[in-house]
Amino acid sequence: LFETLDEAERLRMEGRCTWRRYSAGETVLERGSESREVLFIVAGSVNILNISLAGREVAYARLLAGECFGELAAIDAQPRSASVVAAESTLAAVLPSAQFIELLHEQPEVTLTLLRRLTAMVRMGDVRIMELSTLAATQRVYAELLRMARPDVAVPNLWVIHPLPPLREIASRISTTRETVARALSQLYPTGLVRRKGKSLYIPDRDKLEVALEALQREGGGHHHI
Amino acid sequence: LFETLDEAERLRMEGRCTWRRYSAGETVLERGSESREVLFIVAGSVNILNISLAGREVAYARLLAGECFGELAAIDAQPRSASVVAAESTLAAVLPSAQFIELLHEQPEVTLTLLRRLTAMVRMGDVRIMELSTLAATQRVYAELLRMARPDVAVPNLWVIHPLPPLREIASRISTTRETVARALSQLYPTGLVRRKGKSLYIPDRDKLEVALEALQREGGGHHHI
DNA sequence: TCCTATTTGTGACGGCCATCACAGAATCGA
DNA sequence: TCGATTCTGTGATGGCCGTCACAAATAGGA
Repeated sequence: LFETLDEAERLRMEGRCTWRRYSAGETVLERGSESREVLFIVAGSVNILNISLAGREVAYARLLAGECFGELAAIDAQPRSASVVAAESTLAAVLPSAQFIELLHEQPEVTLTLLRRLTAMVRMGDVRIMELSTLAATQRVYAELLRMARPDVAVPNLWVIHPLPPLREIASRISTTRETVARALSQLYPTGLVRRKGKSLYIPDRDKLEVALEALQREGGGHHHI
Repeated sequence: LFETLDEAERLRMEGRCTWRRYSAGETVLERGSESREVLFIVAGSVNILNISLAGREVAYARLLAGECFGELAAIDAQPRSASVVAAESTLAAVLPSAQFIELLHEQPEVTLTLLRRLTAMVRMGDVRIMELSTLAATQRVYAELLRMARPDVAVPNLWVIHPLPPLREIASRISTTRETVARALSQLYPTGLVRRKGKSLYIPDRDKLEVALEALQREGGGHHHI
């Protein structure tokens, strides 16, 4: 967010921040709470998530060092829309909302960057709503695998997910259960579309997996599911 | 979006717009297309929606006169994230993206208003994701009814939905089928929580309906559904 | 190294709800 | 006023997948 600022400006903002350290699993922000600060992750990472009344966890995003969160409440002065939990030991710089708003007024470039960030969030949300509405759970697993995959550094055309997070984490991102994710993978291995070795999941032919997913979408997977 | 502008500025922007008229059902924007203009609804209304490969319609929002759409593509220069269809005969003012960006640079107040708009969109998306992830279809009907209800102008404590849109439209907003909405209503009438008279749906005790919904959430509705 | 906690794989069961199919009601043009 | 379209209510059916249960595998610490 601050990439367009020069060094002097950045130092000035740093001076206005207080610093906080969170240990893994600690709650940074609580959904519904009335704080309005904006937080910048200096080191570590956090999960943005919510817990339903029935105890279900819904993950929105994982933010790494260099990213920020808490802008929504600072912009519209509403309660926090989601909870934030430290995924590991994390150091954060905390900027009061008034200073944040002031920054937006002083630095139009920061405002534009923020606009683009929010735009990306809206788009991601729309995609997710679409997936939840039109894909069955098994298909969402395929889609999530495709999203997580990165090109292999050595072999061209090979895509990898490394490290493969615990299946329960994947499940909470696409709103299903770890069992369903496990079953989807189990029925994917024999096709050769994915291969697993230790904590890595290899996708030898990304296009073929995409085609398999699209084929399922077109026919509703046999029938059923909206 | 332009509420903070004075009359002169508003007229200047008007001069930069071209005008287009759409008849009911006509497609205004196509998902994935490469246009970048921002459109302002002068008269009429539009639906923001998407259609899945299997032919399912997912509704994101309904925009009325005075509102605008198409900002996402103008901000980040990506393809359209959703399709837009005129809900009735509609007149729109079309502003090229370059002029829109220029406006943001010249008028910080407009930028802030836009920030708040995007923030609201993110929040609404998060709520919807949460609902799709944690509520069963029947419960989403209750939630949507509560969202649509407005206080009655005459009787205090009475809430109304008027006019009640076709059930298929409600269904597409909460990603289910019109049959399920019909069944949910049918099982709601005998409880007295809602009453129907013509094109109006009355909610005599809003709190009681909210409590009924929350009770279902807590226990997962019996069992089942994430 | 062993021991414990976490993760993973699979089977069985059952309920929700999407789908299909009609019949009756309401709405709208002409 | 009367057809034609759209909307609504309900039954029957079946499959996906959430839930529970447990065993095997893996990872991590002392």
